[in-house]
Amino acid sequence: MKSTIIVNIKKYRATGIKLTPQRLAILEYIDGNKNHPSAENIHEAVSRKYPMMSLATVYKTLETLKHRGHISELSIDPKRRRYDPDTKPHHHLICITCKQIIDIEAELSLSIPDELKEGFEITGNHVEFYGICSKCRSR
Amino acid sequence: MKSTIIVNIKKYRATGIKLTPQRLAILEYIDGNKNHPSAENIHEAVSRKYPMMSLATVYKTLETLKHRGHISELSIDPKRRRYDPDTKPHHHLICITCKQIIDIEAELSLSIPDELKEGFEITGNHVEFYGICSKCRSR
DNA sequence: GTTACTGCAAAGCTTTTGCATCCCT
DNA sequence: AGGGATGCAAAAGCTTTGCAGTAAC
Repeated sequence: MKSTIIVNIKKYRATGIKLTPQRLAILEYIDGNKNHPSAENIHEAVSRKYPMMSLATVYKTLETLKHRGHISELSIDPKRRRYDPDTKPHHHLICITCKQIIDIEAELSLSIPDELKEGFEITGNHVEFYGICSKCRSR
Repeated sequence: MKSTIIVNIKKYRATGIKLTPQRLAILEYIDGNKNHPSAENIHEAVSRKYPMMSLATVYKTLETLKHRGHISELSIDPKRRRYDPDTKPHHHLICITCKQIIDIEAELSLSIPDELKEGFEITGNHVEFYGICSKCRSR
């Protein structure tokens, strides 16, 4: 266990940001997290270990990590921003009933007909698939 | 011109909602609008003609229209909700520099490999293409 | 020793709500 | 006439900001 922590500190040091206990707790929580948590989710979870953790610090840290490209911000939820530690291009599958969001790691080669490109130089894409999960369907 | 207004009132009456001057002004403004306006945008625009228009009324009307399926809500902009009078499935092309949003009306046949579907029944999808528009590129 | 992060509180935005009044249908 | 829409103001989120104190480098 101790060695895991050491490995992680090394990894987190590689982000280049100044490491504080608060930031380590945030990095530890979001690392590999597949729940697309909001700032409030992160604050709530991390507060259990570090009760002093302030929500403002969470927001400021997320902003820093986003600018350095270590996390990405999702505009999937109209009510609040969600964050994703996976910065590789990927897509999302959303249950329209329970709102859960699942990663889709498949490569989808998408292209727009030239005549619709309006002179844009396309740099990326993101697909949201909508559907009903099996749990919601069985109700 | 007068006949156009009559035609439009007929069309708007078909929405089934109770028509008030405020609602007509909102419907007229968003009808065919390609700017994906926010509630504030709509309020600002409509206020020029109807200074009494309240922002709360705009929100309530948009909520009503959304529930009846006459407009759709976009989660593209993390700062505020935007609305789209086009409820047919379509996609969006977003300039990462100036943030303008353009409709892409093309049919894109997208599918997820079964093994990644997690038991979901897929009902729809929405693609965001990112790029740089020609105006931004020439700077 | 500097630089910059933290926590708090306040402020800023967007969106929602309660309620009395008013107006479509 | 009745039900629902309007406008106002207040409240309720979510997110940002300023600042004094403190910790990482």
